[in-house]
Amino acid sequence: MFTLAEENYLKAIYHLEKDSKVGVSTNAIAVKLNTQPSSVTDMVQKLANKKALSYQKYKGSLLTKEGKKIAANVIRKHRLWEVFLVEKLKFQWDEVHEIAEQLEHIKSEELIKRLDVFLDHPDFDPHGDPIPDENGIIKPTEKKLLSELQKDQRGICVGVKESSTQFLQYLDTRNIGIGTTIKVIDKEEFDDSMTIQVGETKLHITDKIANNLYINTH
Amino acid sequence: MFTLAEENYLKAIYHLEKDSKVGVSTNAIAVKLNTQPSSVTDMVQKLANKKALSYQKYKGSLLTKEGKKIAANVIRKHRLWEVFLVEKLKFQWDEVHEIAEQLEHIKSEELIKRLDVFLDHPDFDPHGDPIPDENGIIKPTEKKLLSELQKDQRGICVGVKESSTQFLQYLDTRNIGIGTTIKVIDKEEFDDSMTIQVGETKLHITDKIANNLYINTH
DNA sequence: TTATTAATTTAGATAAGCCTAAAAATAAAA
DNA sequence: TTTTATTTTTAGGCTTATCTAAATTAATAA
Repeated sequence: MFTLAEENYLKAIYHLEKDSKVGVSTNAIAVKLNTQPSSVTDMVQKLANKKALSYQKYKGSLLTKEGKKIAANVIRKHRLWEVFLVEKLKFQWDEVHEIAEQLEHIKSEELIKRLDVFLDHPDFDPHGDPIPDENGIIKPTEKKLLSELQKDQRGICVGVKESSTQFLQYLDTRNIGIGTTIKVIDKEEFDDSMTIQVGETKLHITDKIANNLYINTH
Repeated sequence: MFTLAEENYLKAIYHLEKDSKVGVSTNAIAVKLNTQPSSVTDMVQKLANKKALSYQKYKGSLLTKEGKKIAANVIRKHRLWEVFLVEKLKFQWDEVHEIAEQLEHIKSEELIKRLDVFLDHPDFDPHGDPIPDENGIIKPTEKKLLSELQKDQRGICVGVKESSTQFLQYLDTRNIGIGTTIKVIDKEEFDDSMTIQVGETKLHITDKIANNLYINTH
């Protein structure tokens, strides 16, 4: 069993490993977690004893398979709760992080299993980040322009290419934002326009729109 | 702000106060929380400093208005989460306590406000216990036989008078159990039978059934 | 009313998770 | 390559929430 503090360290290191193949530095962890480097040294030594990571003095830390699994599971819980908060409780996508930081530490496998079912097995959280599966596997995602999607393909909006006020307003009035799931209903070869599904409503959009929306897909 | 441990002490004392108008004994708290009396002494002294309770050496503890409010709020969160777990995630009513013990300490007023709305302002938890309102007020409840309810009145099933296997099976096949909300749709003067609503379905029951079900109402 | 028992408090320790300050090791610059 | 700067670790403390053991107070029984 891992404590709340330990889980937070594992999660931080998991995120930091992505940007570097070498050991994650003690300082980097301290910055990420807003603690002192000396506190980090203490903790990584403890986590090394618990076989959650490998640590060599002055060489940094790297998660073990076990450590990665635990971290991915915490991230899974975090992101599932974020989906719950936005989809069910109608929070804005930028209001949920702090609450999910707490909820991610609730201990019950069964709870998360059922939450996942309740939310209909979402693939992405409201920020467009992928949700690891029960084994901690994150399906590789591709960031594409909406225009590159095929018919019947779906993905989640993760950003815009052009960010003019006009364009953002266009999206706003149509309830498209970060985290919105978009499905391609139909594509028109002739003018590259497409019909998409956003929530319950269908929408016809021009190629200009489709060329300026970034979509995450599996 | 109160820590998780402090909240648990306040909750325990809140429950213990009910059964005694005098100060709650240190030992009673220790038993309830499964700790040593010496630990309790430490904690109640700390909580007395924080004005959450009044404490006199060897005389026990009594919650202040402030302490009661905090305790009631924790209980409110606990019971709302229990409703969520049973109604939305389809847990059994007897599986949810442990998880709710964790969820009750999540800190966010807004979260609970929205959860309450999402659950449609439930009055009782799945065990039939009343849910305090935002101010910590518990509306006084009455335990009646179902047969005593008026037309259009609703309540929650909290127990049975007769507990024969036959009767319990009758209830089971009709999805009536502890925590089930029951609404009286119609009463027939002639034979004292009634039509009730259980979930989505309407049901016609005889006076014998109505005379053996205990219902909590406001 | 005194002796005994039970409840409660105090004193001193421990583990987790953090801190500051000083020492040691590594990396960067001259 | 030596010096300087940066990073990391060690050492020693602090707080929270526990514990055990001993001391004290209150309650009960003789």
